[in-house]
Amino acid sequence: MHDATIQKLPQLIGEQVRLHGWLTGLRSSGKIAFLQLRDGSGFVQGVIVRSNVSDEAWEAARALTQESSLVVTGLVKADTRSKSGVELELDSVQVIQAAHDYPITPKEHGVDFLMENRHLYLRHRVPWAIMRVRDELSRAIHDFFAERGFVRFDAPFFMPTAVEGTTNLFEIDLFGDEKAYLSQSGQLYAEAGAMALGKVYTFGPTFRAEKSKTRRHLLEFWMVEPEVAFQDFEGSLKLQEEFLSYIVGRVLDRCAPELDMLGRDVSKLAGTAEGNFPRITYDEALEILNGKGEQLEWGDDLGAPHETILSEMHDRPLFITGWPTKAKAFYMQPYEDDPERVKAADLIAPEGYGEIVGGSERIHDLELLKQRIAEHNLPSEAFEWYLDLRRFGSVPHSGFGLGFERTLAWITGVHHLREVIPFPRMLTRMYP
RNA sequence: UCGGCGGUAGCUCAGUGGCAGAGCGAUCGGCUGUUAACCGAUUGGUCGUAGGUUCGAAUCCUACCCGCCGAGCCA
Repeated sequence: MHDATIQKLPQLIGEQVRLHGWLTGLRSSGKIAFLQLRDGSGFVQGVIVRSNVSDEAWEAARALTQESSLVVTGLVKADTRSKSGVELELDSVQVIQAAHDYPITPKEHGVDFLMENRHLYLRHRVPWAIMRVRDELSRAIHDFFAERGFVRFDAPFFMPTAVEGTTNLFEIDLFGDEKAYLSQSGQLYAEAGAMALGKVYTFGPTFRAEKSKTRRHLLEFWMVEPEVAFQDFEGSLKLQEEFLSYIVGRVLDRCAPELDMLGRDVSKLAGTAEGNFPRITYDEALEILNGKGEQLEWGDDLGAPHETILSEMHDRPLFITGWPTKAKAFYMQPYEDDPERVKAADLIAPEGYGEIVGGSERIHDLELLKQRIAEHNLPSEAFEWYLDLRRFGSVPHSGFGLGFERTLAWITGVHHLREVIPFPRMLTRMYP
């Protein structure tokens, strides 16, 4: 007899094991009962037969309630009727805590109810599978950069000033008189890191006080932001492509059971794992969209429906390059022969998941950067440290930011971002 | 911030001017292979809140609150 986890049961057929876990459901008849068990590592069915066990074990099993915690012992048996190929023939059931009136019953529930009970809903199969994919995706990201000599570089969460205007920043009261803001990007700090360590990436939560109530928005989300010294725009696009195909390939390779549980059509991710992402310019995008009846003028930013139209033309992420300078952020490097356009790209995910990456080459000329800061009416004193990066050994450099939850929602095929983060923070959801 | 939809039992919903309903859940009983099992019984209500119209309001009117979907903005 030894302790086992459900995940390992297929390798323990014929052995007597003990499991620590919870009951997700019970079906019983007069002489046989089926216990749906979970232990965190997976799900398995336990079968208990009246005539084979003690009265105590039988009565304990029949009295079980949903989400009661328990310790069971039994024999691992191969069974073709089981999805995992195994089930457990139980001989003892010991209850640790009997749960009563567990709210999430095995019937349909509404979104708001499940979010109100998020702390419990995480125990169920769909969130369980998503959180495991989230873990693998996160691990793949770290491995990708580690294998390429990047240093993980943590940007601060408190920011002294508003980098791109205060309207979408959360303001923090610092003991009365001073203000700080929650970070909406680690990029500027990553640039300092790149000048110190060459190739760095940040991976952490960011905060946007946008009053967005759509499936593609959270107030708090995680972002991956690599920044590379001496890397030009083209090099950044190559890195993005290699990065996306690596992490998607890893999840396809290692999370097949989870994706299957989620009902994800993995053939739709095969193209991404191959690389070779299509590219169109902003001007080409306008031409396509206006050809389909849209009314876009040069300089307009593209909206979510536009991104969806364009992305549905491809089976893998789509780069849109050559953006108008005036539609983009102050730090982006313009083309030398076309200052009306910047060396920036958005990467649009297929299937309507929207922009998952935004990247650019950064301005490395001190005077041009000063000029842009002034044009955007930004407080120049707050950017002195950032300007120092151009005063002392400035080099061309580039980077990008990947929205972790959008990427994960797309990979898992989940409709709404709130499903892919353990405890989503939204305009209408701060509890639990 | 704007537009659309919604709020009735623990959950999912029906009820659109005349007795507050169903299914599921839960509880009890039955059933030897169940997969959101099945059969029988029991249990269930501040109809989002406040005001108004009416003989009578879950239902009509007004205001507000909350949620869902989308837009804008963004990842």
